[in-house]
Amino acid sequence: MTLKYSRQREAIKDFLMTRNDHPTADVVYSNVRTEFPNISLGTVYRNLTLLADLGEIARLRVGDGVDHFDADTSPHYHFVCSDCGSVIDLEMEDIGSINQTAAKNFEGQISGHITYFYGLCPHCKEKKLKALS
Amino acid sequence: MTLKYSRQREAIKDFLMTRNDHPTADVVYSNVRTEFPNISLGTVYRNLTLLADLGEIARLRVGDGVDHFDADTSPHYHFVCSDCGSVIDLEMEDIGSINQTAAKNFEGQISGHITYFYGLCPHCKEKKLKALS
DNA sequence: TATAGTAACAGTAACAGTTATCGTTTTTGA
DNA sequence: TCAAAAACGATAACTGTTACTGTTACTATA
Repeated sequence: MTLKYSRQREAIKDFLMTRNDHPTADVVYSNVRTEFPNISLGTVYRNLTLLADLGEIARLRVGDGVDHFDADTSPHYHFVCSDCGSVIDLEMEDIGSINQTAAKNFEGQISGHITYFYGLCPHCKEKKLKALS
Repeated sequence: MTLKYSRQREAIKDFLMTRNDHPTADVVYSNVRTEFPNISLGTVYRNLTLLADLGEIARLRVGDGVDHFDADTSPHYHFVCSDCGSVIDLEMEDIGSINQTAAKNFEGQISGHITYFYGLCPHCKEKKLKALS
């Protein structure tokens, strides 16, 4: 099954690359529709899955029951706001050593980890501070 | 709305306490049915959510699209097998300092993190070794 | 210990996110 | 330019979960 070009797939990836807020399939859908009014939600899901399988984008599962997608496939961590649910990139030093920490008392083989941080995003933190003062 | 005792809820929690493999709602359902043949799946979900809200059990989301439940609410980390999907407790030293690491270049407030490790569980690792030899 | 108020129940419908199906359209290599 | 097949749009189906509704059972008070 050789890959075949599709304008829709290109538009989906192009859209993702303009965003750094990790949109969901639905957000991708409603935005790509401005360029392709007839595009199907199924096409969006199919291509997001395909692009993720190809490693061209990353699929993020942050526990809110909805998949998020990220055009930035470089290894980095995410923050999820407990108030507004927004997903934000974190610039932080490497913590890959936790794999070794976990492997110490484990008979299986650890090949990686998924980590995301939660709390209040800058915006919601500010809002809460104002509400208290 | 004061809490009221229910035999079904007790059975659900009792069942969870006998297991350390983090069953899903469906597994809880089929097992509690041996004691309560008429119990509804809705009752299982309602009570798992209630118990989790009360902090008596923990809800685990490990990215497989299904919620797992754990009667052990003490802080500990989990391992998810990429082959068989089993969820296993890890006994490892504290890595809570990664919260501070993440907070260094972040304007918001970090109150915690979710981490799970993945790879091959002891059983699947063994199986793979045998297949290669 | 009878009773009234209401939490919890069983059964089932509804819901959200996602995946699969199917006939049609696009892409692409010859 | 034409044929094979990948990808499409439309829509049905599926999965895990939540909400609704009339009934049951728990519990505080009399």
